[in-house]
Amino acid sequence: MADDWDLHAVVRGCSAVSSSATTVFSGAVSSHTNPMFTYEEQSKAVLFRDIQDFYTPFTQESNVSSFSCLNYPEEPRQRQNQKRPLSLSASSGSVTSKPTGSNTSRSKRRKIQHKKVCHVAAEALNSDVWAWRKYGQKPIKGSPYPRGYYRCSSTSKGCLARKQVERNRSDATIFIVTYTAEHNHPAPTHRNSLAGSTRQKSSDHPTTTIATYSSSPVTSTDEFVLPAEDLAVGDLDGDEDLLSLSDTVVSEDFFEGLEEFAGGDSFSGNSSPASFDLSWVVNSGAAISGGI
DNA sequence: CGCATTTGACCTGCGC
DNA sequence: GCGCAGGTCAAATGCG
Repeated sequence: MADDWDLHAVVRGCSAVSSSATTVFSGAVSSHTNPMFTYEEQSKAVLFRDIQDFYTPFTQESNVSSFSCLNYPEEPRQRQNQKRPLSLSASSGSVTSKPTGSNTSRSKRRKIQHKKVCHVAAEALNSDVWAWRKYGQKPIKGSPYPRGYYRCSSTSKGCLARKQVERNRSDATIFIVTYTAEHNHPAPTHRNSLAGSTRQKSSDHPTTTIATYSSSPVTSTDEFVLPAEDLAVGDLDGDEDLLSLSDTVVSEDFFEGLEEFAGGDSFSGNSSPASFDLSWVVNSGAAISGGI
């Protein structure tokens, strides 16, 4: 599985459709004239799509929306009475008596949420660099699967980032992850330790116990993604810049390496992982190699 | 013992 | 105004 693959080929496929299509491979495969475009190659391109998804801030537009994640300025039902900006207390959990004011803040906050919806495979659910803490779960009408509610583990520092995870009701292997608000702090540098603190009590809990690829082959043909951790950055300083897929979990190094890989020019605004611009890779002619 | 998860209750927004 | 659905809280529980 060490077949090299050319990012150009993948990216061309992406580029050809990214301006209008929302699914990289629906265009890359169905419209691409090259019948040798293997599923594995498709998966790798989706990988990059989702890397960008994971690391693109909610406020960033265009590039993201042309991939799989969708940014919603607000919920359809949350379209009126946007009364005030976010101003939740640093720790909502510190509210002890459920005062009305607290709940009002909550509801108002909910109204103005910017949401970003991603479809991810089960394997990728634990792939983002942030540490999440579950604070609720609700059955959702019309879906056989409950929705889990998670907030950033750094809530005590005032981070309002949240995410919701629920299974795709039509394809249980796919999870719909909705990110709300942004982290107001850098990503944890040692994700493994944070992830290790996440315990799982329910087999239905979606954010832990990541199956390995070898034991959990991908069968879906439309929404498979790889966790960002499985991207290793290597050989960054030679003429032949390479990104490679690896079994090694290198999430804490991933973005740092990408930044180096891109020469620091491809990041819009700051060094946040969320601002990684895949277009640099697209335009740079860099090769991508590796395998799952 | 500290911390994460579970889970029932509560609150709010929205549609009717 | 009422009921429903979604989102959050917080006490209880359990794991490491």
